[in-house]
Amino acid sequence: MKFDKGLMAGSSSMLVLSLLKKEDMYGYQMIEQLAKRSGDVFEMGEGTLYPILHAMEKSGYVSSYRQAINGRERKYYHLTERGRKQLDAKKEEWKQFSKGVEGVLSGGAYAFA
Amino acid sequence: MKFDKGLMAGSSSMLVLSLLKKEDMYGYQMIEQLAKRSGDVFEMGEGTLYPILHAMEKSGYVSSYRQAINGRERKYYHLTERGRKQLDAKKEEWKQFSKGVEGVLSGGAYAFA
DNA sequence: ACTGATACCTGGAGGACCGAGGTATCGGAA
DNA sequence: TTCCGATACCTCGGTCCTCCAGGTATCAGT
Repeated sequence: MKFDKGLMAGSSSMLVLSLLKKEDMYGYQMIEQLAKRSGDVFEMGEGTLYPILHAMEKSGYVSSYRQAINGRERKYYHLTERGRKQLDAKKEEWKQFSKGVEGVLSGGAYAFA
Repeated sequence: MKFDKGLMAGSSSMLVLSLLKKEDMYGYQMIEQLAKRSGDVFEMGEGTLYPILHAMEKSGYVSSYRQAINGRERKYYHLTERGRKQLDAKKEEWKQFSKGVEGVLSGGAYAFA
């Protein structure tokens, strides 16, 4: 399944942070996991992911460390406390946003509690 | 409420099409309606809306006609058959996408039927 | 020795939004 | 009367994000 790339915008970083909540991961692995956990709906390109990771590290949402496995070096990313808070904020934002979309799609009949 | 503008991307045109489903509207009115129907969640700027409308007209999703009310001229937009189909497609895309996001956020536990 | 998978990275093109600015009319207030 | 805010349309430029294509290197299997 392929999406209007626009939909991805604004959600990618949240999705990446979400992946790191349970365990440290390296880039290549994240792409696989994103596809798997979304039911093969998300196919994030490397050219999208790596810049995001670098930006998030600069912002202090994740930290990284290198680890060699069988001579193949992987760069693992770890969710920081600051990143966890950012994830919570993004999730809340997403909830509000998708609620708003439902509201408009349903013709405004949606009741906001 | 203000959002990471990225979230809006990819959904704006769907939201606009959705507004026109029930009745013809003019630009200024759409901005008001979007805010109202979303529970004051969406505040679309004019600089965002007008280019979208022009592009959608060029694509044949909407048609327009001018009508003067009290000397103030309004440009009304009407959803075409082609636009209605596009709306249905976009809605389906949105459903799949938000499902995917939920799947990732919940750690992959989401069951895809 | 070669190829494909793993694993990282960057650069440039293209697309989408937003803020700021511009034009014009109307109604109400000073 | 004059001015200002609301209504109503539009465009331009900056910024941000995604994607494609390309580059590097190691490892496993043929």
